[in-house]
Amino acid sequence: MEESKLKVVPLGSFQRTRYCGQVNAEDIGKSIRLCGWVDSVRDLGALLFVRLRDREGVIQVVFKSDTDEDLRRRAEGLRSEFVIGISGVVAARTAENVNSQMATGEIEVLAEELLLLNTAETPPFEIGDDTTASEDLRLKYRYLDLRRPVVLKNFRLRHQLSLEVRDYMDQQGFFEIETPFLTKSTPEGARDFLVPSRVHEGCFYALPQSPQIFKQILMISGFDRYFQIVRCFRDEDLRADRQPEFTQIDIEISFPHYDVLFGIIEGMMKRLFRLSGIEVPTPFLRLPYDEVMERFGSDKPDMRFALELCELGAAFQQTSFEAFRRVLDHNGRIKGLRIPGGAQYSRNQIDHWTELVRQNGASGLAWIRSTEGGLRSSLDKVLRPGEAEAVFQAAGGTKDDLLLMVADAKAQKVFDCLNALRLAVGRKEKHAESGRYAFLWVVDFPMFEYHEEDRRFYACHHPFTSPKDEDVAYLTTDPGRVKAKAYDLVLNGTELGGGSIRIHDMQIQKEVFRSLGLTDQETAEKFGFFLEALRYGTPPHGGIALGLDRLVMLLSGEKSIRDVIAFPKTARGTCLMSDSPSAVRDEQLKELHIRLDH
RNA sequence: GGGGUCGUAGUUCAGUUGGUUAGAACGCCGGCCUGUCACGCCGGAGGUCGCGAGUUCGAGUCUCGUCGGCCCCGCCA
Repeated sequence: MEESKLKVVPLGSFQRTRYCGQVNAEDIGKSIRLCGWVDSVRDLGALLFVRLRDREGVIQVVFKSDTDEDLRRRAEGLRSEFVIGISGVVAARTAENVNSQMATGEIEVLAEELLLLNTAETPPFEIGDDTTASEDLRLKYRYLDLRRPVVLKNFRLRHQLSLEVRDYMDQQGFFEIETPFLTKSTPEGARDFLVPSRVHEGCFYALPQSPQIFKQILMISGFDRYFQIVRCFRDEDLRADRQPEFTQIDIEISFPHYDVLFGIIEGMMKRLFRLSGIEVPTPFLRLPYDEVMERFGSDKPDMRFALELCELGAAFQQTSFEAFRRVLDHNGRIKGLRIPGGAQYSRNQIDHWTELVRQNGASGLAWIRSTEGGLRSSLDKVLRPGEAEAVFQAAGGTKDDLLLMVADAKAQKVFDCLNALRLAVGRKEKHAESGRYAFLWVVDFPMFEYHEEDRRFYACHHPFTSPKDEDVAYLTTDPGRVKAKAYDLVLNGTELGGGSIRIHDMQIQKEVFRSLGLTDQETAEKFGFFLEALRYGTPPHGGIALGLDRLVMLLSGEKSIRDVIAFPKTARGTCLMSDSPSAVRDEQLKELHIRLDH
């Protein structure tokens, strides 16, 4: 029976006429040809069903003994993930055989010809939306993982978003310009990935952390409006929303105005979200940095819920409670988080929250709870009569509320703790449900941040960020109080992007470098070409960069950007599929003038 | 660099106080089956318990080290 053996054949002139997922009831009676992967085989004997899968969907193909016994027998040789071509006729299923779970469930294809184009090993995990395989296994066999429709759909969305960005930016008058990947290492900022030069012994290129300087130079060139969907590289430790290489929608405009720039971004978000059927109201809320820190304890607050921090320093001003007394004496802060109706939370729950704030560096978590018999507090033994009532009132506490309090000499620690609590409570009370999108512009960031260890200031954004006009005078006298024309776009507690109006005045740029403690010689070495460019008629300019991976992640409801990057790295920066990074041959190192230290 | 958590069949997991031959489900292989769609029924194969030491008469189980996945802190202009 040579005929009935299933053997791999060349594709030859066979061409599909359709994608599996695009066949529908209108095609009933038509002859079609399909190509795809065997999703599953259900062999009932004289009747055999194959689920055939391609990029666009799945369809059922039927092989019957009483139609073509030889063909049906050959189909018995089919296994999962074999690659096949099918010719057949589209047929309606009888009413009782309709599968309402399937997009193509009303129809099936009666096979007339079967081409085995390739066989496949049994995959290490089942390829389906409900696979139970662990993430490391999926990453090792990423090509199989990407066959799963739920995974694929993220990349379809990502493609559509990129396309929409390009179309929108074109309409807004932007040019997409490519900038170098082999570029110059610059001080400050993240750690650079370095690329050794073969031609120039001992010299290195750096992969760009962002195209920052190049896009500013394009403004000096008069390009007026630039954008790029561009890969960026930062050699820092990874997180669920951080990869060593990631993609930004990078934007720069000349003669910028907040309203113009923000309007461009808001318009873009409107269009991108519309692709997913989501209407985004604009303009987005704008709040200054100082205010969001005081109200939410974070510079990227999740605005889907209204819980806010309250100020308790004044209410504890006269306290005799030693720990709080000390904090106030050292110019520290005492702030609280009032949870309406939170009195019902158990001691056990509060213990969990105490652990949470300890992890964030606080020495403890104090609380006041409203009960039937009056207020109860963790500080009952140490507060003066009436003090708890006064504090609770200062927090706006009413019946059945719970007030959580953190005190520390360092304001940042208080903010960190209460932000962590706020997010934990928000999650617990399901305020942050999916399907809701709350945008926020955080503006007026501080210009500099003091680094205790290095005993110097660092730029909060980057050293080309313009100070606010009214703060220029403090650049050299009191850098800590200078606010910058810098802003972040925050969505649901994730920093989606950030940018600034840049410095176009050489004099101010020099003062900023001086505030950062950089000598003229250092700045000349590192930024010389850029500083020179600034002299040749630099227009006022500014821009922003948005994280495309994070945007796709939020829109697809994924918890990690790994799910929206085709070939992502693990938490330790390796690729489980290609096994990179890896050692290289000695000759390669020699050519690069590199000797290893082992 | 630090903290947490996980690692047992191809996969996901169970495995009691340290004790006989390490189990289940799914998958895989073979057989039967004309309407399946998580097909069903019968049978079968499949294990370096991540790796290495140690304790013990005896280790999947206890100890130490190490490697790897994930989450968090630091870091990320």
